[in-house]
Amino acid sequence: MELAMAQKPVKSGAKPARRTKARPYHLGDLKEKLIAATEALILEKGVDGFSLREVARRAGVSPAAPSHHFGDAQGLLAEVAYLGFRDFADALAAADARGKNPATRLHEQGLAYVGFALSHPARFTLMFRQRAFGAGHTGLETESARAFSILENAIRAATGTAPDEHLSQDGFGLLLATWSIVHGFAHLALEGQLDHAAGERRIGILDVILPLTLQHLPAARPG
Amino acid sequence: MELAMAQKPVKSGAKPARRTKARPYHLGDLKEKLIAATEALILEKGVDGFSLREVARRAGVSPAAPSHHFGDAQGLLAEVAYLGFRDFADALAAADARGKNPATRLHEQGLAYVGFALSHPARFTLMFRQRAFGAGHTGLETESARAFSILENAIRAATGTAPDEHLSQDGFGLLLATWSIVHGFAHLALEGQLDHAAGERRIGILDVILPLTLQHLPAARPG
DNA sequence: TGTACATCAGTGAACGCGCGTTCACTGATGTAC
DNA sequence: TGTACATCAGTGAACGCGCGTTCACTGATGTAC
Repeated sequence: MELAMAQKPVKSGAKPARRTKARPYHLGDLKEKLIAATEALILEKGVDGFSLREVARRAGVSPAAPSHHFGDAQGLLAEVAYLGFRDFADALAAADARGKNPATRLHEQGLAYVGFALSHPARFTLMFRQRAFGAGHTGLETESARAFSILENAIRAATGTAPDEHLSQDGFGLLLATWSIVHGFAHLALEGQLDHAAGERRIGILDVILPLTLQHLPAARPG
Repeated sequence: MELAMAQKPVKSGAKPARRTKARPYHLGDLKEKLIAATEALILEKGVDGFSLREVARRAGVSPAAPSHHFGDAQGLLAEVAYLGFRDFADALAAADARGKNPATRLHEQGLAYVGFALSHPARFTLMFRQRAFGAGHTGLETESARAFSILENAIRAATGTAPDEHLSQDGFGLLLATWSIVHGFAHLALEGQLDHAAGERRIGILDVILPLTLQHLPAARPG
């Protein structure tokens, strides 16, 4: 019964190319490659321009391959957002450590916040979109909460509020004002609203605007 | 030659429904309906959830109908963004007029800025996305420039800068700080980051945070 | 006031496209004995 | 050290879907005379 055998798809005329070392069957680092491809794609085309197939294509892999690492497309996006928040929180923590008193801690954090957004626009945009979307990725929630707590702690130090105390209305206002101003500046810059001011000047202007909010800090107390 | 006649698609068995007054062939207000459907759809599904076919479906019209009014899908989005900026600029102008001196003018504008964003989240998000995208809609550019100039004029009044003068570094900083803080607050609120604070309190907090920036205004001069 | 005709504003079928995901499969790797 | 076998990480074809746009068409409206 030749027919039965013919059901198996027949390779086209040419010999199948032999696998070379350069392109083994198991890649080992596919997970990292997919993450990198995702960031690159979002950088080029925006978050809406993302597609799982295009990412697979860029990683040189079949469209079904990513599912083994991330489940579905949403899983990949959540993972990228998680990694973003992890690095973001690290950057804020490092900046905070550079500050010598509450005012400079907040100033450094603000510079780091905007610096991160401008250096990693794809990540930054995706991070907040995923968080808003409520992706059920526990790491994402943990790391974004950590980022927020770094800001909150500096505000607590600035206002002399103990960890078990509620922030005063003014403290809460200060926290929100600081967050808003850096978040807004980052968005305006990423949206291209600030393009008339060149790169250097754009980030330099932060040294002017951050103090407008931060000069309202109560006298620094040992944090 | 019956065959030739049969090429014309044959209506299915039932009589074609007679057009009623309630559903005339020419709608007259289809343009407005499409715009309203677009805003409703974006409100529900986000800007990415928009599709021309779904909008047509909601307006009760065939997928080809919108092309007669807006050209293509992008044309419809640009138009909605344009209308958004027009209303936005109007709201800022009205707020500005309510202010009695530069400080209160800016305060009122800030409240109006965030108020608009929270009352029309779909429009607000789309507006800035379209502007960033650089949609070639002249009305959009005109109206967004008008909105910006309302803010700029109040800053000029606050800093005593004549229309033909360049803003000082401090004036530019003040402008950017004000814009950033309201833009950032609006984004945080729309992204759901402020959900722990209820609606009333959310907008009330603006009365706390705006002064953090605005108290730095030089003494008000007759504007 | 009527009529011919151009233009406007719809229809609905069809197009080709890229998408996410599923499926049966197989090569590569790791592990137990 | 070898070998059997389970599991891991890929392939590539196929699925059904919704999309934006095009097309030939036609009913409704407006205008010139």
